[in-house]
Amino acid sequence: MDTGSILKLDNQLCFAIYACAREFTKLYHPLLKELGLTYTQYITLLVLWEEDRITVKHLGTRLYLDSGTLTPLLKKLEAMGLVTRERDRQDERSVIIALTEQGILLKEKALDIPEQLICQAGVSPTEAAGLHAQMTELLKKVQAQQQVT
Amino acid sequence: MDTGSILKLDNQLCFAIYACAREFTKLYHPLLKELGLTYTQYITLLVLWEEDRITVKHLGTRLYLDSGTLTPLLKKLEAMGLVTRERDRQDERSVIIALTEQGILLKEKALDIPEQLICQAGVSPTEAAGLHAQMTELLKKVQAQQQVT
DNA sequence: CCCATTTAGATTGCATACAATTAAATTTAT
DNA sequence: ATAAATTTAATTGTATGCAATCTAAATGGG
Repeated sequence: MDTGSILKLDNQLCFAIYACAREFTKLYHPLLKELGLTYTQYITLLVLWEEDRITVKHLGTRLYLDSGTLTPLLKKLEAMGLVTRERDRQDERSVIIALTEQGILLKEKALDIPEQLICQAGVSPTEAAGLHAQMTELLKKVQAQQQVT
Repeated sequence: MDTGSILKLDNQLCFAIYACAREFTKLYHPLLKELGLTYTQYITLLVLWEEDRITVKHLGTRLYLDSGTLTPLLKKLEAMGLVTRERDRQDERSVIIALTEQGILLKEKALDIPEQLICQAGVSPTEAAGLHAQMTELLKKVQAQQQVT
């Protein structure tokens, strides 16, 4: 890559990732609309369907999101009747998020989504798995650099 | 991958991409702050440094963004004195974005950024190139699916 | 025990993103 | 030519994201 092309948009890995993330989110949109969820609400529930009754802090660690994003989002999910928010008795600083009956039931409707999505994107399972491994590794690397400087 | 793990967050390619995009943007933040730019403003200028005097439509095609995002962003860049916005005389529907003298000069300060970023992320050039090619291919595929359904 | 430090959430302010709609200009079909 | 369809931006409304700050609670060293 010559010096003149360093700043070219189409040579930038970060941009490809950034644009891809948004295009993927748009692909999710019609599927999630049927469940009445946004993408961020959906991934929040993905975590809760794996491990229920967790703190906002832990949710943030899993999702790479902070309380500035999560607090309003969780209040929304609470208003929708999908989760409850309650202070931890053991540590009053923490807030514990738990699924409601309705939140648990919604999982059934969501089971088809990953399959449908991958099919729509037209990626082979092998390709998806390889890319997933690489992206996860890159994610760890980039995150590890956040506090170094 | 068994049935039970389909909905697991850490098995989702889209989430890895989405989280990676955000972590990358955070890594850019201190570097771009010195230029007084946000990431989206930065990539908009990347396009203009490649091809000046283009329409909002073309900018949107390059960046995968629509006028809902670009119009306020371009007004901001205009207020910062980096670009001008004027209707196309040949086609009054279009608005042509052009760099100002100041906008052109900013390119010099931005030249180091891609290098610094890649170094910070700790990715080898080979690895970055391979991943970039795969992500670009995936981006095209996902985008191509947007109007199919 | 007590004060300084740390930690967890909430809040504020700013900047995206994007769906949906609107308005104006251009193109197309008849 | 002219009405209908299409195209381009702008606007509106909703939902993130995140830096920076604030508050309350817990922790830890002296």
